[in-house]
Amino acid sequence: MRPPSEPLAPTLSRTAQLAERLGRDIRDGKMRAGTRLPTEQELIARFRVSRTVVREAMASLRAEGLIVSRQGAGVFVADDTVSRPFRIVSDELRSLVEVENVLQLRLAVEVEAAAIAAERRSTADLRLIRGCLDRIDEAIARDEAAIKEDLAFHCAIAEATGNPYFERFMQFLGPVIIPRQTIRLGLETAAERRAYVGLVQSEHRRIYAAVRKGDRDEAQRCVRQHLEAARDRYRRLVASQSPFEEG
Amino acid sequence: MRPPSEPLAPTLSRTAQLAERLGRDIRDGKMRAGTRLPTEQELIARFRVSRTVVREAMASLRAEGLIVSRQGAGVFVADDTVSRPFRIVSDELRSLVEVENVLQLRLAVEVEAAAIAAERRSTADLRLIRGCLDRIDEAIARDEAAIKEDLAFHCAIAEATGNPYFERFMQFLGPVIIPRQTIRLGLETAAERRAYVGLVQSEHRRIYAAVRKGDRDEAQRCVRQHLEAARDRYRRLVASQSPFEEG
DNA sequence: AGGTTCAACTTGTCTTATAACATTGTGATA
DNA sequence: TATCACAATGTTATAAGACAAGTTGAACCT
Repeated sequence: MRPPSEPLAPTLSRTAQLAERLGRDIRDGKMRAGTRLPTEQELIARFRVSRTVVREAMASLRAEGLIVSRQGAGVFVADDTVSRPFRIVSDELRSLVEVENVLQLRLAVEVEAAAIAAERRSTADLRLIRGCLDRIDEAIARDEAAIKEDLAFHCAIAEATGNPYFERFMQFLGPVIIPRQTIRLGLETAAERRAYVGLVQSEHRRIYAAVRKGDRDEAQRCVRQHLEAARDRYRRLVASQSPFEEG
Repeated sequence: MRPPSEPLAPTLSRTAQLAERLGRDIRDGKMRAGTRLPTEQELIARFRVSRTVVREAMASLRAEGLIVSRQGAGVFVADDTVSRPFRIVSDELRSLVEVENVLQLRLAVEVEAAAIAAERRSTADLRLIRGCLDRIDEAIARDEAAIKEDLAFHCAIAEATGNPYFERFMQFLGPVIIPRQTIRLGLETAAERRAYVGLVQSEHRRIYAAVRKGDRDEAQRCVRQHLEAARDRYRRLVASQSPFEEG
């Protein structure tokens, strides 16, 4: 009886370890842009690994844009003016702490987004946000977990800032946090789930009211309270479930 | 040492070609999440390349989070929970509005980061931040613009949160905002630049003091004031310069 | 039927060899 | 002297083969 999800072996491959190590050195700025990395042979000798491992680690770093290699000349630290993408790999989120860290970053962005939205929201924005609330209500009526509708609400707030980067950031974060939300599905009874989502929805309504009122500080307080409550709920649910079932 | 002006070889390596090909297939959704990729031997036969090339291409895709491999079982398309990376292309930032939008997102993250840092900073963190301030002072003494040192200070605050995502976000934002900072160099006289950077530095000191005190709200206020002042300074400088010179 | 063992398969790592390319120094030549 | 051709050397790119470690499923036994 094997769950189709791979348990992701706790031991990192040598390739991954070496890539991690070298990547950190570069990111930390220990090697300036244009600096030549040690040759393959030197890395083989220094880290006691095979050439395969060295080359695959290099391939990883090259894919990340951290290095460029020139046949015959060597491997060089890439020019740091090329903006490296911000990326959150879901493999990183196996521990509760990591999930909370991401949620904390999300809170930072959403708290400010709500404040800006309260200042700048148009009536069209309000209508959109209101529509999201309605769709959550409908999902609740259908006894669903309303996970996507929930995210849509938060994205609508971000959109109301008029700053596309807030919206893009929330949409970027969506796929990262949604899998964690499936924990809602673990709630035993439909009534329980209903109560859970209903509580969340009441918090959403307070946020909406503050944004509509144009009350900057109130909007910030509500979002902070909402996301901290979400964090606490997540903690409790993880604690109550078997650690083996944890997402 | 040679200036790192790589002409970017027109011929892509076989590894790059294969990674490109497979990566596109996955991104286009031709293979659903969880699907098993062909085995190394099959890829070797199909594309007439060596195992080295196949494995390095796989290493690239793994680094991008597109695939996960399990020793003995095979290589699988990663579930789409690995979000598309968040990326800000410098080309987007040609208008003042765009720069301000990015700065606003940065402000959101930094304001919260300062608050968390005020709560959690260790003495080691404080020492690091303090060191950043000193390096800025030294740069000022050398009549430099202290652009990198400035960024390092902000990254140090983010690092003091203990939340690696804040630090990563700031490091991600660094290359995006640094080119805009070169406007500092446009200041006419050294004395002018000195006054500019000195003003910035006094704001940095207030942030540092608040974090050291552990005053959450004060830290937030100082960072917000600092970044809003930075925005205003940027506006004025852009306005005073010829639009053709605008970064 | 249920559990065990084992053989085949797959990825991870190591090793060696060769090709392609870059860099540098040497020396011939004008 | 200055410049170009070219060989020597070092580096990455690619190939090929071997073994280790892990997975899977089917044959086998009780």
